[in-house]
Amino acid sequence: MSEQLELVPAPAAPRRRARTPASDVPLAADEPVATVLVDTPLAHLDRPFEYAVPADLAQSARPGVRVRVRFAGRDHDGYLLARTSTAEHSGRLAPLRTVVSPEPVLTPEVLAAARAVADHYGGTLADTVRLAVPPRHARAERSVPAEAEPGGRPLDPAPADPSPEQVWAAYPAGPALLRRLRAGEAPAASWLALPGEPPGHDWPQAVASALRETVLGGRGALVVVPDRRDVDRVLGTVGKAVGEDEVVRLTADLGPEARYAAFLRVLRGHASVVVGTRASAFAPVRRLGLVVCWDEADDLHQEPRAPYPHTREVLRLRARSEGAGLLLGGFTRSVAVQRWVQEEVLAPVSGGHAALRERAPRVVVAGEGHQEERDAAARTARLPGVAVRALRTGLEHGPVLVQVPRQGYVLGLACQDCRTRLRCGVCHGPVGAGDRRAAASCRWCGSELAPEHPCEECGSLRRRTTGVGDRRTAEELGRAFPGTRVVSSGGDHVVDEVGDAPALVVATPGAEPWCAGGYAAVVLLDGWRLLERASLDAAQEALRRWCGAAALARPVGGSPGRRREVGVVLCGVPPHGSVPAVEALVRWDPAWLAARELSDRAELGLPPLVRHVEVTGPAGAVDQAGRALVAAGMHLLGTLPTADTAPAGPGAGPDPQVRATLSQGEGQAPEAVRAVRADRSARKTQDVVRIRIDADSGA
DNA sequence: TCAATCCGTATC
DNA sequence: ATACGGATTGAC
Repeated sequence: MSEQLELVPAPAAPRRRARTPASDVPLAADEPVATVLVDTPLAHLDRPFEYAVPADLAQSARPGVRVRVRFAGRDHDGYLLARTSTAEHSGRLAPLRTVVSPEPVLTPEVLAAARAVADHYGGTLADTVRLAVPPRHARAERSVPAEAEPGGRPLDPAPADPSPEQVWAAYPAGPALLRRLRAGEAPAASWLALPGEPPGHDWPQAVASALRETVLGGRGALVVVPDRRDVDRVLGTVGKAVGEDEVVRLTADLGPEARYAAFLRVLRGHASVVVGTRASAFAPVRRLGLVVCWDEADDLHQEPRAPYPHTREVLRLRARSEGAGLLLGGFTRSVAVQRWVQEEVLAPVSGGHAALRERAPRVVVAGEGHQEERDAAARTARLPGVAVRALRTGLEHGPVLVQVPRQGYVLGLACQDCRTRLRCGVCHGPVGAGDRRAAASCRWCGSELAPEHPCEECGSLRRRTTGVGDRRTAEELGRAFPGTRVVSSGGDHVVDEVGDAPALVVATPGAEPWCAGGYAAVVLLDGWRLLERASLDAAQEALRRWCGAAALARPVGGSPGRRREVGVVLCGVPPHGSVPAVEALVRWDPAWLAARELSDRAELGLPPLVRHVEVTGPAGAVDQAGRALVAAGMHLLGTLPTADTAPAGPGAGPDPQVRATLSQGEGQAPEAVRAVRADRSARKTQDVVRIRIDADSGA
């Protein structure tokens, strides 16, 4: 090690070195070379570098530990990936400066997953590992007990109540799924959860049952849900199923110390089951046997930091590389998952006919079926009579839920006659208008919609312009139900749960309070507002939100008397025969809508069959990056100004913020993106553009 | 002829 | 990024 081959003639005089030469430090006798992943944001340096291991670090410098190294003249953090006896690098190796902590926080399994995720999104390994390993907290390292003995604790064999078999009995494919999880196999499934949620048979119970079988089979598991409320809801049920001590909660809102402590409990083998939000998808669960993503179509599963991975993708890659089972669940199914189902990557697990008939809520579309409400006026009334009657009747039996879409979506444009959303004539992207007077244009390529552009569905030339402001919901409801207790949930006032006492619960989508006994009626207002969002996913997302609320309705079950009284009323949409999302809700057939969407998109060459890349930032930089991607084989759909978040520093940015959308042409999207990122970081200064693959940029 | 500066490139 | 080497330019 003391001498290296010199490829160029040595300088006449030995150069004096400003810093300590490596040869001064005695090196580790065994495997004196360390491969290190240096934590740098520079994309073109996205590869491991080798360092010499000083003798005094020989023991602590083990794979997976955090280290500090000198890199490009500065100290950097990094992870030790491997120890070897000889170096690939021909030059002199700098020594490791320190081992930050002997804790091997980056396990081989997580490293492999991070690599796969980075490759999939054309991102850097360093960025991805930053998402996977929480920041160190020294006190937490001291407070968590040392490594658990490898033997593991036997799970208490007491029979679960209800048994996993009972919970999954309503799903024809359920028993096989449980058996395979117990047997250590790796089933992969798209699970369409049944609504209705009778106590003991709701989705958290189903998740808990699957986890129990996995743990009984001697393996660990991971559950990723969209938000903190869902974590709380799942945690109790899962704790009962597998033992409180086996479960750990892993969410960002714990704060640095508690979060790192929870991470260490998993890493050191004290807990075998993790329940958390998207950041927990990389948790170092030992002998990973099952990964679950609940409500996989919720965009909270989309990570907002580079390389912007989606939970369902992270879990799919992890399950594959670690041989674990994969369960992607929800009341609805995303188009991405539908594709995997059709490609037989995932097996469909859905309720049987009988269970569906029993548990699917009865959905009424306001404006149908009642003679006096067939006319257009009734359809556009915000609170139609049929909804008022359902609420009034429901309030005699318990709480009722009214879902009101939030304001402020970028509205799209729809056909006046059948209300199908209009698509761009050039690239089939979603069409929208900032306000009623603005010309309608494509959200992707910017093309203005021709005035005579006919509806693809019915050929009509008439368009529905939307954007009517309203804040009258609470007022109207208050007038309609004087003296009733009103609970409002949404925005920064989210209510977690309501009791069984009658109350009028008004909530925005996703903020519906959980109600143990189920709501006696559910009314979905202003359906058009969801349907007409200028997003590729508008129909899917509308159904997801409706189903999320409708699933909270009290099951009407076998009692024929009550069947007529209660259920779900969808308001503000055209008759369901012409709107797929409405039809899917009425029939409770989310797979049908997903399949329909997927085949539409296949025909039009849209995601997920074609990958999209979105570049945002100052116009000049975006233009440059866009051209590089085009040179790499991608197809530029268009570049648009982004109205939002114009920071416009004090005279700093003459360049307006824009967003370019590209689709995958010939080349491979991740490779093109990786190359462009590397190129930009190699010479350009601060990388202000954001490049995302597979983002639904709609709104 | 030497030093100050620019530019390109590697970063272990 | 930033540190370094080699090339370039400018003044003695």
